[in-house]
This record gives sequence, C-alpha cells and structure tokens, in this order.
Amino acid sequence: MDTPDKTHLTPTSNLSKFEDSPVFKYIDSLSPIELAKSKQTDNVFSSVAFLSPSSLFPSPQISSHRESRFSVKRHHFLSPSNSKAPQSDHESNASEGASKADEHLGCLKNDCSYKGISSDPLNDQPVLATESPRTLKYDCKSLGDSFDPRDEILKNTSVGVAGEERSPFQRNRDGWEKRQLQERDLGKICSVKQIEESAGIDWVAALSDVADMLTMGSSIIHENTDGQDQRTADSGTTSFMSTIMQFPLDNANNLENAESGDPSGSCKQNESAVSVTDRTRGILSTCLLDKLVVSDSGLKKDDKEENCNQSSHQQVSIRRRCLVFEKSPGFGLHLNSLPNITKGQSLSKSTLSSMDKGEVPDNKIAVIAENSSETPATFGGNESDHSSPEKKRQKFVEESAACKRCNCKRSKCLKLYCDCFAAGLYCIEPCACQDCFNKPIHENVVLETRRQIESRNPLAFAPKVIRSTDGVSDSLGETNKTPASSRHKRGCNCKRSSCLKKYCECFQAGVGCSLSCRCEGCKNSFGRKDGGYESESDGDNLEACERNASEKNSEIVISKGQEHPHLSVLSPDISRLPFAYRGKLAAFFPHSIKPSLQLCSTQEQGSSDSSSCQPRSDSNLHGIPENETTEIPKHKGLTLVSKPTSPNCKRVSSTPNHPCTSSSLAWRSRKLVLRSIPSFPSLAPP
DNA sequence: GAGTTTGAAACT
DNA sequence: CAGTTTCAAACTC
Repeated sequence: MDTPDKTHLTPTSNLSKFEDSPVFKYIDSLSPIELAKSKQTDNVFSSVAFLSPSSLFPSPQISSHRESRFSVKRHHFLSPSNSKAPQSDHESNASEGASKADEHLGCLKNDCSYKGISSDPLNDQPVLATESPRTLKYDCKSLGDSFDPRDEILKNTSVGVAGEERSPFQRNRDGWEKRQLQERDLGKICSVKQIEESAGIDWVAALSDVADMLTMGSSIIHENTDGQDQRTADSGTTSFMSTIMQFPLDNANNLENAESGDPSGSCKQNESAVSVTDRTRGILSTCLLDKLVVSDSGLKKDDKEENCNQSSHQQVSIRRRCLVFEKSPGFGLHLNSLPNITKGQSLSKSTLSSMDKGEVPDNKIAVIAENSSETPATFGGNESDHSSPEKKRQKFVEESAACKRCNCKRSKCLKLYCDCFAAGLYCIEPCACQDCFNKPIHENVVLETRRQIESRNPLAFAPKVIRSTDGVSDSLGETNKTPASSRHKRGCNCKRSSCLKKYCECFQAGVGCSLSCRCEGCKNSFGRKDGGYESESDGDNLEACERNASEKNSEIVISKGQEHPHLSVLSPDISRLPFAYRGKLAAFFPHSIKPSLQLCSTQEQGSSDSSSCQPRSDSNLHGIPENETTEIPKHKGLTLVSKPTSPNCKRVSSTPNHPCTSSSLAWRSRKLVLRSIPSFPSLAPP
C-alpha cells in the first residue's frame, strides 16, 4: 500500500495542484483555517534533526500497525478541534479527549510502545515531533520498507494533542498539516473514483486504501459534513478500524457530493455509501460491519446516522459485537467466524435477519470451499429451491448458525461454555447472561482470558468444523466430494443422544460424525460414524432439524424492507470476523483476498501473509480461479495435515477413511481452499 | 418457565 | 491422561 507513488503527495510537490481542484476549494471553504503554505515544510523537515532515532522509532517491533491504529485514533481527537478552531478551549477539549483515549488505550498490556510514547520527553516538542515522521515517510521511505512512519506520525501527533497549548506557529502548522491530509484524502478519493470507473472490482483495495489515508485527516471532512465535531464524541472508541472503515465512506461520499456540488446532508451521503454499486455495497458493508463501537459514546455517532439511514443502524448492530483483536498483537487467529459460506449461498432471510439484529451465524463452522465458477452476477442468486435434501441441510445449518446468544450465569461469558465468547464475539443485548464480562468495556479481560485459553489449547478458538463441499483432499490425498466431508474437528462424544440432537456438536453443525468421533450409537443423519449415511431417507429427522432451526430463528426475522441487498452477498461471519483475523486469513485465502492484501500491508509485521484487509473468502467477489485454489501457501500456522499441535487436539483427524467419502450426495461444485485445520500460532509470547 | 438431560469445557 | 466437576445449551414437560 505504501508505495513510492504516494510520495507524490509530498506537500511541496503537489500542494498547489490540489489547491486548484474544485474539491479542495470546497473543503477549503469549509475550513476556518487559512491555508498554511508549504514553506513550513522546511521547518518541519529540519525538525527531524532534533529527534533522536529512538524517538522516531521507539520500538519498531512493537509498533505494529495495530498499535498505530490507536495512535491514529488519538489523532482524531486532535484533528477536529484543530480544524474547527485552534483555540485554547478547544485545545483543552482535544487534550482531554486524547487523555481519555490514552487512558483507555494505556490499559492494553501489550501496548508497550505506547507507554513509551506517553513518557517520551519529546512531549515538550509535540509539534516538531508531529511532522517529521511524515516527512520521513514521503521523502525518505524506501521501497519495501515495512516500517510505516505513520505510526510515528500519529504517535507523535497524539503527543502533541496531549501537550500544552500551542503557539500560533504550531496552530498554523496544524492547519497546514490538515491541508496535507486533505490533499492526501483527495488523492485517494480520486484514486477510488478511477478504480470505480476502470477496475470496479477492486473496491476492496480502493476503499481500504482510502481508509488508511482518510483516517488521518478524516476529521476535517467529517466535520464539514455535520458542522460539528463528531469525533470528540467518539472518544471511547478504541478500534481504529471503527474509524478507518467508517470515515472513508462518509468522507468519500462527502467528497463526492462536494465535487458534484451537492451539499446534501450526511444522511443522504451515508445513504449513497451503500448505493454505489452492488459490488461496492458488499465491500462497504463488509468494511462497515467491521466497525467496533466499543463504547456508548462511539455509538452516539452511529445513532445519528441511524436516524437517517436504516442500514447504518443495522450495521451498528453488527459492529458493536465484534471484538477488536487487532489490539492484541499476536492474538491467535480465530476462524470461528469464518464465513459459513456454501456455494451460491445467499444468506437466508433468517440469517440476514440475524445479522441485522446483531446476531451471528454459527461460528463453529468454517466453510472454506469456494465456487470458482460463480460469477458476480450470481451473488445472492436465487436460492429459491430448497426442496432438495442437500439444500435442506444447508438451510438447516445456516439457520442453526444464524443466532448466537448466550445465557451464561456463572462463567461470566469468559469461558468456552459461552457461545459468544467461543465465537470471538462480544455479548450483546439479546444475551441473557449474568455478570457478563464479555463486553467491550472489559475488553482487556476478554483478551487476556482468550489468551489464557489459547495458551492451553491453541485451537480452542479454531473452528470446530471444517466444512468443505467439494474436492476435499485430505492429508492422504483422498478426496471427499460430499457435504459429509465436512467434519467436526475433534468429533463428538455423545453417548445418549445418538448424535441426533443438538447436544451433538457434529449434528448441531450439520455435519456427519467421523472416525474422530467417539460417540456411541451414532445415528447422525448427516453421516454416521460407522459409515452409514442417512441422507435423503431421513427426511423426518431432517425436517425436525429444520423446524428446530426455524423456531430458533423465527424471533429474529425482520421485514423485507430491512434486508440489505449488499449483505446478501456477504458472509455474516466474515463481516464480523475480527479484523486481525481477517488479516491472517489472507494467508489462508491468498487468492480470494488478493485485492485486500494489496492495500492493508501495514497491518502488522509480516504483512505478506497477514493483512489488515478483509479477506473475502466469498468468492462472489473474488472468484478463485480453478487453477489457483489448489495451492495453499504453507502458513506457519496452517497445517495441511491435521496433526494436532495441542495435546488437547488429539482427536483431530484427517478422516482419511471417512465413511461418507463415497457419498453420492452432490453439493454444488466448490473448490476447497483450506484442507485442514490450521494450526494457529499460540497466543503465548515466544 | 421450571426442571431435566446432555455433552463440552474445565478442573483435578 | 483419565476421571470428575462445572457449565450452559438443548430438551421435556
């Protein structure tokens, strides 16, 4: 993402160019701050000399992009106040907000570098420290340099926020800085527009790219929209992604409207955010769904939008339940939330309804097969035919997965007993849990608990079921071509339920039992352990399952008017997948998420295989070429053979002799991407 | 809605 | 690692 091309945004080179643009003029007209000429750049640049290398690069290793996000977030506290009126009272507010954010962020145990910054003696020179890194970035950054100077920019910027009252020069410089941000935003917007016109399909990359850029200066544009500082109210929000994915949309639309001379309000703009193109919708929704609203204050902003855009409301409902795991560097990949996608699967209405109500599908299932032949035109294709048993099963699984709420009383929702917690999700209002700690306000506890659990069992949060619907090649090279090839990772241990009730995890997941199971008297209708397969013949049981699932989800059905077309092309799980996980999923779905990989390379170190972008396993958007899906990069955390890395995973089996291998049940053609349970890196530090 | 059953998760 | 306990969902009435 940080290509040398972006260096053209160096203020001294192209400032005037953007100043002449209509968009810039429009934005400029909204800003009370006079344009500060770029000659200040010299001052800023020279200021680098006053910064020791250690101050510029306090802890590169620790300063992952995640952490930088916090810094970015803090930067938001700065920008609004500055852009609005760089006066002392506003400065005070900004500092207060920053301090608040810092206090919150400071709780993160792994945020060592952050603490270092807080205590950085350079606090006394916030302004100088603010600009120099950017100068470094655009002037000195070498190709392939993984270090993102924005981290330092933002850190130092935040330092400046919390710093003392600024001199007129500093304020002026802030104005210039804002100007720069605007320019960069505009540049990115232009890029987006070009992409939309030309490529179109690369919206994921474009938006994410824009997001990265816009976030830094988003306050400017955002403020222009509503005429008030909204970001200040977002002080409790700790997820950078919540901002990075939210503002680009607002900003992009704001700018679009500005460019077209349309001074419509934010509502209209937000509305337009989901009306660009169908494909864009999906991407946008995916982005927005990632937004975590950690605090109520963060929700205030969304609530504003809610009044004018129902879709925003729906997104909020989904957003707020997602954990922000990027805050925890090194946190294990949770495939729980992998999309429960099956070919041509448009989300059932109940599933969509669930999404709209903040519900989530069964996170225990990871569908990793893709249909390479599916074209975008088939997104959310007509799935009216639910008559076949296969589809009934599929529907059953989908509907069973649609709702995930807990009722924990003693576990505080911090154990795997809690479905929400196990799924990597925060508990939400529909949950009836007691003394719940699985909430954003207890994020540290949640993260730490997860860390502990994963230290015991690295696969604890891995998907319990690997679903593959076609061409399942196990470790021995055998191929399963049946839906029953989807198997529970560890198998069940049922003794009384005969694997015919949802006590059985296999049954609950809609998969057959396998040799991994230690069940007794298995009669799993999705595939018996002993090789039997009660498929079509077991219609009664299946229908009972469906009824069960339907009843379970009947309460969350929404009106048709609430359906989101763009959501239908997305997996609800991928939408809720913690961003960091999605980044890691990039390693598992290198082809399907190629566009994403291109843009979020700064997510964390080793970005080549872990991106902050949202990998879209949904081939609807990124069809996987037939000849590309068979090769899977051997990620360090991905074992193609189900060799358990944890003693607790002893039952993980590749089920080479799975009884259902020869089943004739023909699910739709799909391509298996991931062959086995990934061996997730342990949370425990090395 | 209360009570029971069930099996996974956690604990020893 | 096996046995036991705890837990919450699933189920039944």
